[in-house]
Amino acid sequence: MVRPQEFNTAEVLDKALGLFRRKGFEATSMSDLLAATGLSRSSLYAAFGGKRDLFLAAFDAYRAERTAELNRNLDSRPAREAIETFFRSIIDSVHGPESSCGCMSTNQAVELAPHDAAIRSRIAADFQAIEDAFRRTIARGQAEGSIASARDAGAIARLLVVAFPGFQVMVRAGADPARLDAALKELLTLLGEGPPHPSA
Amino acid sequence: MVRPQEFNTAEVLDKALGLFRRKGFEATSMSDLLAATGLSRSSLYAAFGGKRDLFLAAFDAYRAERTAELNRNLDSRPAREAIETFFRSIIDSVHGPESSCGCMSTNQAVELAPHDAAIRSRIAADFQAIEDAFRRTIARGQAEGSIASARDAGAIARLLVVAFPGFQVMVRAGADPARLDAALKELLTLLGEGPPHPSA
DNA sequence: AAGGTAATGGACTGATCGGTCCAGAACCTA
DNA sequence: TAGGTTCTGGACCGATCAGTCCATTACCTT
Repeated sequence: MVRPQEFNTAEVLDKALGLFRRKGFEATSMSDLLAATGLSRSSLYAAFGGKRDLFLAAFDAYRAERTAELNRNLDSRPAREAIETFFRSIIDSVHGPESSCGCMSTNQAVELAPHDAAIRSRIAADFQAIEDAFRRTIARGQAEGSIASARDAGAIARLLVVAFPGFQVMVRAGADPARLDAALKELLTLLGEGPPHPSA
Repeated sequence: MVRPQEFNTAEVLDKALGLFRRKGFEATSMSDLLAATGLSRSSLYAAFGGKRDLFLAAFDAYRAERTAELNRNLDSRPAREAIETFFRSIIDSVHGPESSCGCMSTNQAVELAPHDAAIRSRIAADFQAIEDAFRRTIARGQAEGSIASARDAGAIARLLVVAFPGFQVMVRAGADPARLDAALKELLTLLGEGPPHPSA
């Protein structure tokens, strides 16, 4: 190597991700991506390949980060509180930096997954990871007592992982957070009626 | 009028809907629509306006039909069975005519709703109609005894209406029907443990 | 049967799509 | 400081996009 890159790969992927997440794959043009990342056509193509390659790179970076964050958050709190916080943060993302972009995996489950096997298998892995994390957390909660329900942890996890894209879609469509909050409260009923929080 | 149309408006809208539902708005081109409907460029533009107008017309026809079907199905069975059947038919749509296209309202909640107020308000109305139908059905079930839970019908309905796009997204992403079935079974727990079916 | 009106087929437009390519600028090595 | 290598800017490509327009065809009215 003689001349170093003038851009930071991670930053470029993050900028690209922002566009893909907000507008979707089809509605995002290479011109959009060039403008957002600031690099030139040649550099972008040389570094990442075509539009789809860039998309996959950005998506994979996002998936890795979100999966790590998921496990970190679920493991760092009492089980019941962790699950409640996980869903509540989705609802609260309405008030995010700007209008929410939703979850990339959920968005792509709708846009590209039906027509693209590579995307589909990634999304299957994502949902599986979420389900596994839920199951593990529920089992822990049952052991430590923060989750009163005696129902099978795997069965509850399978419902929660379906509820996840449900909340994501509702948020992206602009649903009223208060209503989503009510839905979440009802969902958490399944974990058992025990006093969930110090605040209660 | 001197010369009659050579095409049936409802049929054209149905063909267009099929494309929009399967591929989304952006990924569907006017050429695709012309090929699928069989009519000429002039006819299509003269009859429906531009791509977006055609989309809205097809979408509205779909919404009207699905809303009517929703109410019909929910009202024509014992409440608990009706709700279970409603969700199960989503899961079973995996084995539909060809690979499932998912629910148009859910798909568009992801693709266009965040950027298009006209779409957003339609989708809000759709979800509201679903929630209302659920609430009414749950209340009926509590009165007639097929739903054992004494929890507020509105609260349960608000959860079910969130679960709805969750199932739709999972189906569209190609999730395993058996797993979705397990999730549904867990969800129905909220309606109360009573013997739901003659088959049980 | 003739005339007028509306639907149709298809050529055409400018814009934009994703992608390629090359000349020149920038940088590290020696 | 000179040489070689890589990165960068931007012109350029064919394809396709949504949309327009007009000549022709087909039909109903009288």
